[in-house]
Amino acid sequence: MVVTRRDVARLAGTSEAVVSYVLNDGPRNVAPATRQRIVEAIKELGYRPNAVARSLKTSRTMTIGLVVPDNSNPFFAELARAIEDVGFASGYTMLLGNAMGDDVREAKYIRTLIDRQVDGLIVVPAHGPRGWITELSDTPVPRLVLDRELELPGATHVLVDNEGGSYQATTHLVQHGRQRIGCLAGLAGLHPTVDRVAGWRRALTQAGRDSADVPLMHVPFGRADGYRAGLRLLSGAQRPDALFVASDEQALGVLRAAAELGLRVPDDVAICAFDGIDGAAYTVPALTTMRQPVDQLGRSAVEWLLGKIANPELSTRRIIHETKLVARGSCGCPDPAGGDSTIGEHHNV
Amino acid sequence: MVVTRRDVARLAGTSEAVVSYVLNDGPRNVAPATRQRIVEAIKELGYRPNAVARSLKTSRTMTIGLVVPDNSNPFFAELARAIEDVGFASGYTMLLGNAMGDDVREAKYIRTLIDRQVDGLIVVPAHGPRGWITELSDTPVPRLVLDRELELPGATHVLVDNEGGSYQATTHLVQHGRQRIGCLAGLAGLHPTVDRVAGWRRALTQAGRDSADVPLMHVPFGRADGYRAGLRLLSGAQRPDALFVASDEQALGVLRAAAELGLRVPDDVAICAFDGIDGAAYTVPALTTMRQPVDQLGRSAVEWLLGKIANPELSTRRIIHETKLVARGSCGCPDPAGGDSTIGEHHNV
DNA sequence: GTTACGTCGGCAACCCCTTGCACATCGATG
DNA sequence: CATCGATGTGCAAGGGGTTGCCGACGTAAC
Repeated sequence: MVVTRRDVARLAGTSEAVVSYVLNDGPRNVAPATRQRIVEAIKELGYRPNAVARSLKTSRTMTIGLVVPDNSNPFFAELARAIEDVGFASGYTMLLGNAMGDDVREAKYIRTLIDRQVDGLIVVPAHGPRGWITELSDTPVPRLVLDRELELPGATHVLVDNEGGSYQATTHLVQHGRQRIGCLAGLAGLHPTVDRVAGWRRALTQAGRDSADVPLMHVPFGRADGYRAGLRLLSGAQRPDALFVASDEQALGVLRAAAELGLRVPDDVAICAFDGIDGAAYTVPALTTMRQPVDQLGRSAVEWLLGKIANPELSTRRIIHETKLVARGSCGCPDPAGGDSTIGEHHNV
Repeated sequence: MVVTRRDVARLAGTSEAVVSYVLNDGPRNVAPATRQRIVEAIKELGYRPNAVARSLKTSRTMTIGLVVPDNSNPFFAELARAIEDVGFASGYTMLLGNAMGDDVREAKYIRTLIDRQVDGLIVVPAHGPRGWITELSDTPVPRLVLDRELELPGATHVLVDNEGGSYQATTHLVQHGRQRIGCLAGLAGLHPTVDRVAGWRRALTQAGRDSADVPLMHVPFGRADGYRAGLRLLSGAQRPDALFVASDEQALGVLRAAAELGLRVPDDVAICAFDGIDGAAYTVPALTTMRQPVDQLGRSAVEWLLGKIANPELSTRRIIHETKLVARGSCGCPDPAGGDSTIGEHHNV
């Protein structure tokens, strides 16, 4: 049978309340002898407090909810790990849901997580109608939108400077002397897509080019879509000599497509991507990309959330992180080799 | 303020119990008129039942816990998604923890998840001492070990046939006429490592080779380690002309290392790997690999767990899935191009 | 008119823990 | 010797639900 506090109290010959006092270390002081007896009883019985009961009483679950579009996409997987890691350090556990690009499922998850009384909620919104916004707005759960802006007034956002990063990436291609710099973007309407396209366009304009002369495609952020789009973008007559690709995942697909078309990267087509997932350092050539500070994104998100939990008066914020150009071979920079400092330490035991 | 069942009952002019009956659809029948009033009150107040309170009462949390070594490793990320997906379909939510190769952290997570009264627990054990085994054994939570065997009598395992898969992969390299087939394995002592090395060895023996003549290295399952190991394995004088690599992640690193050393794959060195992550289809050349049926692994695991939850008498099992050779360019087979059927549909919106 | 039964609603116990408050004990103080 | 704090302990009220059981009521059968 399962051991409860009552059993501990009985064995220690005390009342249940005192057991709690010992467990929670105060606010009351317990005589050393009593404490000793209780500690021993706990050990002997192997007692572990029931977190559900505790949560019901304290109205804190020590849980944060995270809803991402798809955890099998490395970018979100890395983000989820970062969040889990920061949360864990503060004693929080993470409930993870994948929206799978399905608005209904996303809404269901958000509702479920709130029903489960998560102390905080982080959402990376999927592309879609987002009917849940209103639902969310009349619940008091501390919440935060990550990676993608939402037309949700009064919501805290943690974002990166998508426009600036894309501008920088595209400008880098310009500096490599590329003439026809196309763009493979994410789904239209999605916030990062809009901003990344804007950055690309601004760079072209500033370089005196017209973005209308050059191909622009919108597909989802995954590898498979990048691959298919790559085949199309790179096989036309007016082939671009460079591409700004809106996600590393897509870029992996484009690299593959280029290879199948017999095109050399970067000679025939240079590529700059966006995200900075770990895998980008391992392609051949390695992928030049605007690195998002994934760990910092996770950290900012969790820290703001914990702050808000501790102090509900904490004001809404918009936290924007900068991205950083990681120049590697795919854009025409020297491909780093032998002890590439961008090849990090991982714990994939 | 937060709405409780009491508010609903008051507004509907009935007792709290009846609200529950309506909410849970039986076992009692409620007069249509009463039901109607309650449903309306619920809607009007926006009432949502508190899942924590319900869990306390029913002793079911509708939550399963998953502990993996590292969610930023694509294999585990895909596994986590598969598990989440199957669980979600049955109304379960997933608490996810990363052990990060740290035995203490792994134990802490397992304890925490049990304290939180998860209905079931899935563990992909990290490499390490596993002090938590004893701890786990005297708790009644349905639990299951995934992907890695544990010397835990009476534990249910969901595994793949590592030995057979590795044998098949290595034999495939033999059939390509490779003479010196080295092995890049995972950390020594880890169960899949042992079996994969055994399969590799058996294939060599059967082909009349001596595995002692050929390099064998043990490193963690990640990209970075694969990269470093690849540099070493492929730069020696007695360079192998093929490698069986124990994980796709490592193989990505090896491909990169080969490129930096100026070696062509598969001409100079052929590669067969293991896991079958999505990313393996996108390298150049694409990676030949023994695909683990990730979705089925997740499905088996969750289904057994749910079965066990429903019926605690359900007996312990050992479920072994087969791996499947996915022949692509890295071993010398034709590199699939244009509409590679192994390039799947993903939802990375 | 009485009995028997079926239907619906409400009381109250319980799930396990936290914590405000009152109480008991004891040594020290006036 | 009575009073007063300081100190340690226990009672009991919740927190928000679920569900067994009993009672009230209405209808049908005798």
